[in-house]
Amino acid sequence: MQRKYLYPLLVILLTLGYLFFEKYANEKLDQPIVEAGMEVKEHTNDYFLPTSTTGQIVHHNYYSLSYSEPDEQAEWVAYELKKSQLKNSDFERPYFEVDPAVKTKSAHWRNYKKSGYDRGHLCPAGDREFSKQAYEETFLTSNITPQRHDFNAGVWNRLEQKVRYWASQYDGVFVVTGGILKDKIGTIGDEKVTVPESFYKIVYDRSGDNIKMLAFLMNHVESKKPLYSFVTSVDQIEKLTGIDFFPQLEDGLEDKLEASMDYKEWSFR
DNA sequence: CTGCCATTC
DNA sequence: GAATGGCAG
Repeated sequence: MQRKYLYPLLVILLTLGYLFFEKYANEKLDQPIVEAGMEVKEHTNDYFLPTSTTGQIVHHNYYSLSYSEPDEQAEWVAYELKKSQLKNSDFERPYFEVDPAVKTKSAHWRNYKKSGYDRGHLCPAGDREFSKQAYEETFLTSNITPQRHDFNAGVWNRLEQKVRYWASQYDGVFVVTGGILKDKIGTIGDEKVTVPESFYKIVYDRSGDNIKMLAFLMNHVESKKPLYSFVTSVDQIEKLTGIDFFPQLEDGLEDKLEASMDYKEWSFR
């Protein structure tokens, strides 16, 4: 071969090799060790996880939860939403599956069928569109709660979208969310899945110098009120749930952040 | 985006 | 249950 062809050929081979790696090798690396939902990670980034009042914390690949068997749902679901994870992939919605990682088995989706309530995601599917695996992992019944459709598609959806906006503005946020299980409006299905009377969501931003935290408490009713009118303190949610949020924070900082109802640092655009 | 339901196989 | 299509906020 003539020497003058060597360099272009090398470039082409390297390019093809790189493209191949991008398409196949990365996918392989990204695969779970076992099927979605099966894996319980040995450890996770637990520096932001709340305490469990039920003693059953489950770690999935892209979120963690504390399961309450009497309520047949999680008392909290916690995850980090990174700015780099914000994508729209339009994956096909799969069926909901019983979470095999929950010892007592999470509720079957049939409890929700014709109940009049939505299977409302706690970790939103829309927050996990960066990979098919991450998306499908949100369709475990340990990640859902009965929600009125107008609420889920309304004010709760608005809040979820605002969280995505904040993740884009503040280079990622940590999110903890769940229903206030002590106050139930009723139950649905044979397994008596608790229908919470209200829901909370806590957003924590430690990306910049300005560490901040914001908590929302929403009655389980659709509302057209602005999101900031649902702001409360983490302390208040701790009183209602018995959960200790962000116990890993240095006490002085934790006390300050969790007592605050100040939302002036958060953009409600 | 958040979802449910009916039809057909 | 899978696939399709319609509907609603």
